[in-house]
Amino acid sequence: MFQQILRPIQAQHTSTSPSLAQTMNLLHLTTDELRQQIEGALAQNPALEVIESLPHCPACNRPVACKGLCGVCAARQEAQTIVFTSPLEYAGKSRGATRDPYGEIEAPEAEEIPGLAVHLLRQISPELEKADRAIAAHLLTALDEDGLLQTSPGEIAAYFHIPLSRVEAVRRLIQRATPLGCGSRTSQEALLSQCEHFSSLPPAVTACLEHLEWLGQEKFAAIAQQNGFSTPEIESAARFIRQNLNPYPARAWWGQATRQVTYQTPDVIFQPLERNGRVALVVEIFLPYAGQLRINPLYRQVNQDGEWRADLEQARQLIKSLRHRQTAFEMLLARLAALQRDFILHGENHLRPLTRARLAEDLLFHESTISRAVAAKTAQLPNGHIIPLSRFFEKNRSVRSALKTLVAEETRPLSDDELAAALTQLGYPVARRTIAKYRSMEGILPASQRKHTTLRVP
DNA sequence: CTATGGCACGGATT
DNA sequence: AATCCGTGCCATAG
Repeated sequence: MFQQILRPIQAQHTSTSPSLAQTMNLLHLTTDELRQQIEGALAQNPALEVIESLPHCPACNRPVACKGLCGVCAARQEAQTIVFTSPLEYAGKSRGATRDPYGEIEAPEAEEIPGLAVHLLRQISPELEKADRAIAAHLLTALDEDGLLQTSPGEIAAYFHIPLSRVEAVRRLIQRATPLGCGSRTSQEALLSQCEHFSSLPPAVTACLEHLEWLGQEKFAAIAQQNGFSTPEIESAARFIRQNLNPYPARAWWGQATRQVTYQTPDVIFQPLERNGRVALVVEIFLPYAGQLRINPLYRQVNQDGEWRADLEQARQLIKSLRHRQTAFEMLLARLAALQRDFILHGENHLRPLTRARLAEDLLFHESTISRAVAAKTAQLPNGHIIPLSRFFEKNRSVRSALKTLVAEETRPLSDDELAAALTQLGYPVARRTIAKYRSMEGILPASQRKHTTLRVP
């Protein structure tokens, strides 16, 4: 306790971290970034201290940032939408754990979440010769966000003046680590290397992989003919590939045009909570720190002393901005949850068009405030997907999903013009050219190549 | 001739 | 001020 205040105050520390000086607006930071900032501040500013204990929800004993019931318990009582805040450490434990808000949260390991390269390196390092470390590092930094290798192994071999086989050996190691197939040069190679991990494969799989072009276009008959398989065999192989293999190893969900990587903690979690027929939406926001941040009371008493005044001011400022960030964020999410309730609970097609400006008007915030708050933050939906908050504002998303279902249910391949007409009919007036764009975004092939495969049975 | 993708422009959004 | 998005025009492929 006293060490805090007696700790020698270094003279240099007038030049405290520049980041701290401009903490007026913390809204643009993600929870993780904010945690780092706060840790920095705690280390440098003796006027700040953390009280470890947080208030607990009297009903269920979950830690909550403010007094009162936690969101889950509160939701049991009344409201439709409940926003509450819990500390990040706790968040770490609840991450990936059971979705049942009633149940106790079992805590899986709350380990740090590394980037892709680190993640891979940790796995292969036991098998890696010391001499090959540089090669591995080189390879790993050349991976793109999908986990595919951007440089050719030959170049790397030349760079290190070593035989190609050595580079390839390291590359094999990387391909065998999870996510499987990283470090491949192409999607095809990635798929093939993933195959090695299945003890038995449908026989037609390799044939399919040799004709990725056709596979993408669903020209199953063509592949069948070329390789002496029957079309159903190829179809089942294709299904197997879709379900078990991933052409972009590091991309979490493909098939959707989403590029979300799984190794991240969301800043917010949405959970539905059902109670006698009604569904309340519980919004859990994570606090960046585990305790309550406050100004060291001893400091407050001696604050007349000019020398310490700077620290004190700074600490006050930080706490104030923090509180501001927190309330603003809560208001924002409460509103957002209310407006986009259906989207959160029932998926993409229920996304309502919404602009940041409109939300700003509702909440009497400046619109740039909203922009900052939304940027770079992520939310976890009830279905487990982690999406950027900015998706709540994508006006075209519902049109796109309408388009998807339209194509899925068409009886004959519709041309873009026809699709445009159909969508206009449904209340989405869009130009023909726009359909083309959406199609490519969703990975839907042009009408001419959409052979009508009648596999809609179940 | 029809369907589609590329380029680029203007208006809205951030 | 910078960026994103829908759309029109035109070239090209089938």
